[in-house]
Amino acid sequence: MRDRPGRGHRPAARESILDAIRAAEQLSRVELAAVTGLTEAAVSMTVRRLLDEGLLIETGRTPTGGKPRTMLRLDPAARLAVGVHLDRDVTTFVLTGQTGGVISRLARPALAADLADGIDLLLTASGVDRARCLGIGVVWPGPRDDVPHLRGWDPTELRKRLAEESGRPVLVEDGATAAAVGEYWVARIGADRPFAALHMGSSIGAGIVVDGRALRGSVGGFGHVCVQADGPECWCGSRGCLETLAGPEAVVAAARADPAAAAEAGLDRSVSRGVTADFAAVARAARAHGPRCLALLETSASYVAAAAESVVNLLDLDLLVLTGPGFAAASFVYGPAIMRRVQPAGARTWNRSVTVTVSSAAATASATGAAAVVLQSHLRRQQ
Amino acid sequence: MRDRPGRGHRPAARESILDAIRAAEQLSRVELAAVTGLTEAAVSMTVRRLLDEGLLIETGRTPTGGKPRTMLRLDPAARLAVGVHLDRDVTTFVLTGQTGGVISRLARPALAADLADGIDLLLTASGVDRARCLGIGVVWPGPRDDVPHLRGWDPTELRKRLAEESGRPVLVEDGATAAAVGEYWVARIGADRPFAALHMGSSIGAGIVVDGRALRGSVGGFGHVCVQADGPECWCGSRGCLETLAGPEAVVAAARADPAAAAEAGLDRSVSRGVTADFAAVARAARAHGPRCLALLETSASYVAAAAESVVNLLDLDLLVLTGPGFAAASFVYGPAIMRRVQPAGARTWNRSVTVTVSSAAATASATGAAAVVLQSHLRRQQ
DNA sequence: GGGCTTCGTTCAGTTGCTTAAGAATGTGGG
DNA sequence: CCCACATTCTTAAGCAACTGAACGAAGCCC
Repeated sequence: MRDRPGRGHRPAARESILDAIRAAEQLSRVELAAVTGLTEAAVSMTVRRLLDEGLLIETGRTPTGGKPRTMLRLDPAARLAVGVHLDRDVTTFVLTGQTGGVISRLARPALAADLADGIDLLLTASGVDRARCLGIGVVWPGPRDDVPHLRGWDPTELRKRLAEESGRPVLVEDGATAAAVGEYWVARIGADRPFAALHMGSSIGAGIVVDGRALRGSVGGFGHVCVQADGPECWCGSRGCLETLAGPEAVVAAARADPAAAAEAGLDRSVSRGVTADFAAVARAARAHGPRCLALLETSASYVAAAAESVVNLLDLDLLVLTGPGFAAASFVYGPAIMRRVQPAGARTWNRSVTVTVSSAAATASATGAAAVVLQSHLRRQQ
Repeated sequence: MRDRPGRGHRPAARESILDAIRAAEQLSRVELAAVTGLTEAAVSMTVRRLLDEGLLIETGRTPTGGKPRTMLRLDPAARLAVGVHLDRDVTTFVLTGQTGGVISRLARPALAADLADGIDLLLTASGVDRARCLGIGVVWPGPRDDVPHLRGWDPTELRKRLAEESGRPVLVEDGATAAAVGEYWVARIGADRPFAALHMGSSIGAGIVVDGRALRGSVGGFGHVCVQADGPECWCGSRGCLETLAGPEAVVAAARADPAAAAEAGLDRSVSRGVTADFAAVARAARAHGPRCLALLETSASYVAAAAESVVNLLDLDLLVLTGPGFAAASFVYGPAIMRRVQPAGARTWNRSVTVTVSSAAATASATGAAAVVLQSHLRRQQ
């Protein structure tokens, strides 16, 4: 009953074609037929409709033995999506085209008026056709993240309210899942195999994409993978959670508690600029050969690596993407640590070669990812 | 490109209807229309065809205000599947109908001739129409399980060879995944929500079903979830794996090493009857108030609970099913331990109420599950 | 220019479903 | 008993998506 055949006849060709072009960047009609399994006739018909609607554009021809292929691409400006990321001090808005590329960006103080207001400003400033905006993706901060004007709200409430205020569909997603969808959508990763995106912002999480669909994990689920069965108690009520032992908050707290590390990172004893910024300071210090900060990160990384290995083993993944500002700042520690732990066992025992990469736009992944979630939802009607 | 629209027009109605009836046991045509979202006309047409093919049977009528409904069920004998489970000393064959119910069972010494031979015997002895047998599901034992006549084979090889010998399609699945699919298919669990089936046979594993589809985990992935980041080295090359710390083999080894526990369980110092049997002996001893054996199980259970919590958190599950001979024998320890760990945090922090149940046919779950995998594959053509 | 190759389109036909109307099969009321 | 009435199921006509196969289009090579 999950995949009900829908009221009208759902034209699978449209979605197949759009998705295939998204994944390949550009394709000709015959290539589309080969890739999607449709006949050339069906592709021809559907493509014409998509061209008429302005979703696709013809772009050059590539020579062959006979008639050259006319290549097709998504028209980036045909459909737009907005992504919103709420941090403690600042709210970031991004406007992306249907290929996921960023068209414009806007940052405002966290408490500045309403979200709907910011979105309106972004759209106006960008001078785009507002009717083309498919919807708004919002990155839901973790339950512990300190976003004062959101405290006490739940995702459903935010979604309903923002949808009402902005008059557009709103999707709310956690940062890690959004980032994972972003990787799939924009960086064209994971079309052929499942993967996980590990995300470190003000907390740590993972988004898992299987067959191009995100598994709906709980907010911050990866942060509460157990890496120490009898470890210290976590705020969630359990013991030995990754977040407690190795999350950015834990790293920053440890750095503050250690005068030498705090000095290396230039952390003020009392004033915090937020977890994300403080963690970045620790990472910078480590990179500049601050031994205490480096040691703290190494410890954290060893736990993250253990949790990553759990996920890789559990779901038989062979691809991990590190993303989010935390990994953007400290991937030089976390990347190798994860690889060291994940690769040998994978190769030797499971005959699996695990790749660990860092996202190309790690620092802003979750906001652009939130926009990608909106784009994704318009392609895959089935849920 | 994953869900290509197929060569002909793929009739989604057939699959929706069969799956809806499977899940609900029996339904009338109007109910089917409501549940599947199809129109009554479409249901009528499709149902007639399914009746003609003998897949469905009409079974009684339930009164209403007007014309009574004629209820439809799957004809259990219309399609059959064989499940095969290879253990160290014995190979079990089960023949099930398309509802997953066991029609007949056969156990042979592990080394008795060929698998194809056993399947042939099973079908002959059952006196069923062999043409109705959709295929054979084989439970692939873990890489460490001691099945002598399979040593050095890989799943692909087994599949190809058995398909050739038996002349039927063969699907190979690991025990935990098979058991999970079996729960979904036979016990009608998880139609509305994702769940995990934890399986303990001669090793420990988990099958995860989301939207009625099994996530393809590696063989024994759950056994190599890390519950102790700096724990003892595992044969897989990693550290602190669940299986090393708490798997049945570890429990049995610990019982053997402890004279008091070995005495309680009646374990011979030198001769082993196989991990599964030895573990069952330990569980029996614990149930009969053998304190040392109980302590060993409690320790194991605390690790399993930690790993279970990781999975529950990671994938936001609210249902765990314990299955396999190991849990069948020792669920009185593992069930409460897992509940103690998983429920409080889930309820308090994630606003999620996690249910932990024991499978109704835990001891033989993987063999019947393997048959269910075959049935499942015939319903969901999409991979 | 005439093959040759490859790309894309057109057109008739099939199929799975829809909508709309009607047949079947029960209940309860005169 | 016969007739509304309710509800279930079937039949008939139509639409839209896709298939198959033949055909037009656009380049290269001789």
